[in-house]
This record gives sequence, C-alpha cells and structure tokens, in this order.
Amino acid sequence: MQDKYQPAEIERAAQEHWAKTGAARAVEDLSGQPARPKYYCLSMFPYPSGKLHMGHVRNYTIGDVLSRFHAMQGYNVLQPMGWDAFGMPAENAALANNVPPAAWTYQNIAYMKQQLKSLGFAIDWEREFATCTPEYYRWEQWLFTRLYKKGLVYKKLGTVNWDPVDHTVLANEQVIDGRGWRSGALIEKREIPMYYMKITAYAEELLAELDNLPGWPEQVRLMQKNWIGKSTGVRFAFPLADEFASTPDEKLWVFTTRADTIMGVTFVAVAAEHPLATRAAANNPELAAFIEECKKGGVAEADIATMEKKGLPTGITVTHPLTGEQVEVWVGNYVLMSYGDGAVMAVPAHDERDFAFAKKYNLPIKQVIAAEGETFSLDGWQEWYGDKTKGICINSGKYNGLGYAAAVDAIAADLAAKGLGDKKVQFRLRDWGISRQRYWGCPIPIIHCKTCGDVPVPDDQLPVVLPENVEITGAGSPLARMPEFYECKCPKCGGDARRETDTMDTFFESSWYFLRYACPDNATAMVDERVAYWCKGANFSGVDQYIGGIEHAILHLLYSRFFTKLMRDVGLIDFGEPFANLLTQGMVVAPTFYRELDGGKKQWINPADVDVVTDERGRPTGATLKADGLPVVIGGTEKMSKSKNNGVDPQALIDQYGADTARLFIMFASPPDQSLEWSDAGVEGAFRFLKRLWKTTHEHVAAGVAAACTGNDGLSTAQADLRRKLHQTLGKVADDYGRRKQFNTAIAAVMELLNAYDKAALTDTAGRALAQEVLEDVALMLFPIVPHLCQALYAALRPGRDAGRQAFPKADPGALVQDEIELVVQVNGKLRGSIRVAAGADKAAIEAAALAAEGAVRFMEGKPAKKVVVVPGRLVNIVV
RNA sequence: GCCGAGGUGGCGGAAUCGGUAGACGCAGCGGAUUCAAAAUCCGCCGUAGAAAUACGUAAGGGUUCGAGUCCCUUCCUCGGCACCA
Repeated sequence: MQDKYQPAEIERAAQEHWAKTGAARAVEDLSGQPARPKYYCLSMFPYPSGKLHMGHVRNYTIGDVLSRFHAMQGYNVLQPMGWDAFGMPAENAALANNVPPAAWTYQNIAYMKQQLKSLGFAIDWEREFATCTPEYYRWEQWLFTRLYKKGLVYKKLGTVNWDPVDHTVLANEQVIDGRGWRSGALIEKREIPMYYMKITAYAEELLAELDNLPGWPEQVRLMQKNWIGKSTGVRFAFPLADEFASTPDEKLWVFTTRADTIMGVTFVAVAAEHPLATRAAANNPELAAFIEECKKGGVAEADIATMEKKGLPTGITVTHPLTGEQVEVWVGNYVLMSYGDGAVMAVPAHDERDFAFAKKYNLPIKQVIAAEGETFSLDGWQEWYGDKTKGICINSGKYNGLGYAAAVDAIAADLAAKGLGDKKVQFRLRDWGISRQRYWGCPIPIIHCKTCGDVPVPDDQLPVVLPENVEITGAGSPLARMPEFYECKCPKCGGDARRETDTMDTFFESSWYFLRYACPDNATAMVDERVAYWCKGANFSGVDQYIGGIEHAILHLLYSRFFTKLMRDVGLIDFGEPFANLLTQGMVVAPTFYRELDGGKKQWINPADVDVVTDERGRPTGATLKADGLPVVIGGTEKMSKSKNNGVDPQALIDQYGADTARLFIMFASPPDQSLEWSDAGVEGAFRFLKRLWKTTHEHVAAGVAAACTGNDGLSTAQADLRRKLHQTLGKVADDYGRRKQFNTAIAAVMELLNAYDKAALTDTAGRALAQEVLEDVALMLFPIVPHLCQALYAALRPGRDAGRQAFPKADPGALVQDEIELVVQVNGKLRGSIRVAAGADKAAIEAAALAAEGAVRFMEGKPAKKVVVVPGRLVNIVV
C-alpha cells in the first residue's frame, strides 16, 4: 500500500479491475426461479449536449450509490446508460458551426461517454444505445403505425410560433419577449395540421393510478394530478339570436365548474380564433385589428397568462339559457381556443379574472352568492366571493337559498330539460401534439396519397430512415426540400405520393427507452421476455428505482406512463406503470451572465469566464468578463443548461482531485431532492477527508493487519464506546442509503466515526482488532460513494478480497447495548440541565431524578411542579 | 397568472414521528510543527454579554407542557406551464 493517496493511479487500477472482472455486467436469470432478486436502477439518460455538467454528476452518482449498495445487499443489479440523442441543440450547433447534427451528436456522445467512464460508474455499457439510430427509432415508428390504426393518433390543427422572417416554426424557448431569437422578428401564432396522440383517452387511468404509486414523491403525484386537472362541471349553450346565427340552431357552448353562479353571467368571452369572433370581425375593422393583435406573440401559456387582459365587444349577443336575457359576446385575449370550447361565461361577481375585466370595461357585476357575516362590495375583490364551500344563491330566482351542490344539480337538470346542456367531466389535460417541423428527429411514418389519404408506412418499409447529410439553414425543415426523401409511392394504390416531412417530438424517444435497455440487441421486436425479468416485481411493475431531475415531474414522466399503458394495450408488455420508485433530484443551479448584442439578442457567458464583485455581505454587486475586464449583466440563478451557458464542467474537478473526490463532494453538498446552488467551496474538505482516511488505513496496515473484532469481549469502556459508535453508524448508513436516500448525512456519520477513531486508544491487541473492524467496515460503507478508494483500502486490509463483492456489513445488536442513558431536563420547556439514569429506569425514577437535578431545583425557585412530561429516551419537562 | 417545492450561523447543510437548534464540513481566528511556506495536527467559532443569562430557524400571528417541524397571513427564491430536454 502506497503511503500517499494518489487518486489518478488507484482510480485507473480500480476501473481496469472492474472492466476485467465484468463487475457492472447485468445478466438476466430467465430460469423462472431466480436465485437473487433483481434491482433495475435507472438514471434519466442525458441529452448529448457536449460535456457533462454538475447536474449529471449528481444524478449519476446517486444512481451509482444506489446500484452499488443494492449489489452489496445481494440484488442482481442493472444500471444502464444511453443517449437521448435527437433534439434542437444539434440543429443549433449545425447553424453555428456548420457541422452536421449527426456528426456533432456522435462526437458529443464519445466525449461524454469517456467522462462518465472516468467517474467510475458501474454501468453495463453493453446495453448502451443512442435514440438517433434507426435500430432504435424504427420501433417507435412501428408502434406509431399500430396506434394510428387503433385511432390513438389523429390529425388536427395546432397553434405554433411562426417567425415571418425566417419562415420557420420556433420552439417556445426560441421566442424571447415575443421575438424570434435569430431574426428578431415579431412572432405570430399560426395554425398548421399536426398529429396528436390521444392521451386524453387515458386521462382517467393516468389520474387513478397515481394513488397506486407509493414509491413516488407526493409532490410529483400532486403536480401530475393538477396537470391532468379532472373537474366536474356543466357544459351548456347560449343560443344565438336569429339575427346573428349563421344556421338556425346555432349555439355558443361553454364549460363551467361554477354553474351555481350562472344567474350572475353578465357577458361571455370567446377566443380570438373562435368562429363567432371571425364572423363579427368581417364587417368590424376595429375588431379585426384586435384579433390580429391577439395573434401576435408566442403560444407559451406562461406568456398568455401574464399578459394584460384585453377585450373588445363583438356586437353579437347570445341568449342566456335560463333567464332568456341577451348577453354580450366579447373577444378576450386570455381565452384559449385550444381549451374546451374556446369560450367562457363571465361572472364578474364571483370570478377574480372576470371581476378585473368587468371593472376595466365597465361591464355589469351582479352578485348571486352571499355568505353569512360577509358583505359584498363592488370596490374590491374578496376571497369569499369565489369560495365554493360557503355561500348560498341570491338574486337567482328559483335557485335562491341553495348551496353550491344543490344549485349545480338544479341548474344542470333545468338546462338538460331544455336540451341546452348537462353535467360533464372535463380534463385540463390536452392531447399531445407530436409533429415537429424540424430535421433532427424521428420521421413520422406516414405517406400522403391524393387518392388514399394518409397511409401509415407498412412494416416491411420501416424504418423510414432520416438522411444524415443535409444542409441546415434555419429556415423551414430541410426534409421538405429533399425530393429524394419525400417523393415516394403510395403503399396502397402504388401511385405517386408524398412522404410526411415532419418529425416526432423528442419526448417520444424518452417515453420508452427504459424498456429497450432490457433488450437493446433485439433486431426483430421492440421488446422481449427480458423486459419482464427486469420490470416485473412481486407487488409492482417497472424500473425499481428511477432517478432524475424534478423538472421532468410532469411532461416526461406523464408521457412515459402513457406510453407504458399504450404498449400494454398493444400487447407488448403486461404492466402499465413504468417506474415503481422515483427519486426526483433538485436542480443544480448556477448564476447566469450575459451581454446584450445588437437587436436585443443576448450572448450568454459561462460563470467560469466571469469575475464577480461582492459587497461586504457577500451579495454580488457587479461582474466582469475575465477576457476583457469589461462588465457583463448578472442574470438570475437558473438550472444549468446549454441555452443559458451556465453549466459547470466537472472535468477540471476530476482532473485535479479525482473522481472519488468529485463524487464525495457532490453527495456531501446537500440531500438529493434539494436544489443546489453550485459552488466549489468545500471541495478541498472532501479531498482532505479522503486523504485522511487513506493515511489512517495506511498507518494501521503498516503496523500489520489483524483479525477483525467480532464482539465486545476484552474491550475497555472507551473501546466499547467506539464499537457502539461503529455499529450505530452501520445502521444509520444502511438506513440513509436504503430508506432515506439521503447521502450527506451518511457521509457525516462516517466522518464522526473516524473522528472518534482518531481519539481512541487502540494500540493493545483488543484495540488492534477493533481498529481492523472499524476500517474494514468504513471501506465497505463508503464503497458505494467512493468506490475506487474503498476498493484499494479494502484490498490492503483484506488482501485478495474484492470490496464490491462483499455483503454490506450489518450492525451487531450486542455492540449497541448501553447501561446508562442521558436525559435532558427542561423547566417550562427551557433546557436547564441533564441527568444520567439506568437504561431501564421507570417513569417514577426518572421524574424523581429530574426534580432533584441541580438545574431543575434552581429554576423551579421552590414552586411545586404542576405537571411533569417524560419523553422516554429523550427528556423530562417540568411545568411550574 | 396558475401548479409544485424551498427559506436555519459568514457559507453548504444537520435536527428521520412535535422533544437538547446549529451534527458534519467549508471559510475564518489562535496555537504546534517548519529556516520559511505548503501539507499535517490541536483548539476556538450563532448574536449580545465579563458572566449569569437573554435572544435566535424569511416576516407577522396562532395551537401546544414543548414548534425549525403543525395551522393562518405576507415576502423572497427555485422548478414546471404542453415546441429546451
């Protein structure tokens, strides 16, 4: 054993050893009676953006700790890795550097794979794949055609961001303050035909199954529940007066969850794209101009929801279905056409948004709900106006006096009797638009024929291969300019036809990759029996442990759940939930810096290239670019991303200190589910700890290894205390790894143990045996976090043994017993002293001891105890 | 705007079921070692105070013998909002 800790050398040796012994290779046991339980541990695969960032290191270290810990617990572990390889950044790189997206992607994969390997993760690399290869995406094309035939994929108009200068569709991210990121042009909404996945057909199941996912954080289940947004309400119609109707029975449909307030409707608002708005605008130039204005700007809901609410009357009126009164129809920029019927009833007295709108345009406000002890006023909005749980109907004719539920029932019944509406369950969840007018994605396997319509590509013509040598111009899709791609024959009639040139949303690839890891080499089927081996548990299905960023709490995780159900219903698998246990790691965030270029575009600067000036309290006051010393603008603190250029490359850290220090440091910095503001302060401390552990072990080994202690016989009191500490730590660390999945406290516990070890006298024979036991167990306990170092330490302590193949040490109950315990004594809840009592002392004895304690006597000032609270094993509180 | 999460020393964080607030580490300060430095080791380290003690977990209020933890209100930060992944 070397006397100095040399990470580069031991990490190389350990990685060679693991490669040679196939330590991370996962092999299915398909015997039907597996000897070991399986543990499929999956971290979200990375987009190959160029380099790893700290978020990746954090994510994959968590996965590796859990994988290695479970292997030591006797599980057959699968930890795979691959590449979410389709996506926009490859096209952006092509534009910026003139590299083809495919070449750029494969280069990035090669570099990042080498980075992952240098971190020593126990990944089974034989299962690696990139989603941009035809071997992978052919199966999603194959599935797509089946879903198309089942009617679960359909075509309709969807709204996109249109850049009128570049003549291209932009992602929401590429629309900045309403302008195109490259052209600077004002963005418009445009409707184009797109394919949609009918996720709403599964809304009920996606919602209900959330209750059967105890291994998911409550937070994520709640977010998905709210996203799906099941609401029970009433969908009803306002008939149009004859003078406005284009057909005899034309009606304006709306949905509301507050049918009890229907008598308070004072106007109706429709989306700018609503047919009524279009018709009214035909001979109303002012309205036409307003509708044009509504089309300006992007489609992102966050922008629309924060916009100033504006509206204009259409001049059309509709008939209130219950009162028969005429109600004005307005166009509102906050009403979304893609949402329900694209129209809403407005009850300004009992809806905050309607209230603000009515105030602004002087529209009538009619109170129809009253609550006991509350008074209504037109001057300001009060929370109780919109509270469903209190209040009864007033000014509502026959419904007066009814509460929420009774009023809704009565009103729905009356509307139904008139044929003008009924109760309806509605979901907030919308169908998933998957068409992208982009190049670097999976081609949608559809052929458009003038005679046969849309025809799915037959199996024997799959995959539809994405051509890799194309010219990216930033204007429109390159595929639409490639006749050699889109010119084809109709599979049905054999006539000339045109291939679809849109590609799929890249969420498609990530919605099923976890299944493909079980059988990446299968060239004849999407999945096979190995999927059942890795994904079927006794009481649950799916990946045993999934780990990834909280930013995926809704979209990726919901789409994956949806896909699993689709694949089940196509008969590919026999389970419906993809992930049994989910760990959502908090974002690694870092400050952003930028300079504004001509035309308002921002040039994002990496934090590593910036010097920050702070005031005496540590708050940043300014920043300059290292290269030229001139100021840069300080942006917000955001998740590390390529687009904001605030990712911190871990490579410098690995090069300087080694992979183990990087792993230890990121695990020690904070618990996994908490967001982490990046700072490398403290890396030195992690490195110092590893050096100290090496030195301590080296000193022990240099004096000659001993047989490890197996019981308390022959130990001094102080040595027995150390041994108790060791076995308490074993229990704590196993609990932290297994149940709590909180690694910073496990590390802190081992640090404490090592501090106690340093203070103990261990030179006698019993002490040497205890030292051996402590050091062996420390090496095994820390193996999941710093495997290279522990591999070397354990080999020195137990020559010829392989740390990774050892069972995780179990706490010895015999080491934990204690004769006396310390209890805290409080007077009126304030800490006033402590007592030592026998471990088995009864309540009366504890009370007596506490009342006699010096601090208690002093602070009771002779007053009698009114009450004595004894918390076993913790404290005594004397109330006077 | 809506949905979700968070806010504890100079900093990262601990306190797992309502029971000793600040474990563990970083930074800092003092000392040992050294010709000197690095490295290493020992000690101190929430605020005020000489001390006793008082105060202290974003702010304000409440429940409780006891609140960082539970409830209400407010402020701030982060994640998501359907074409970033």
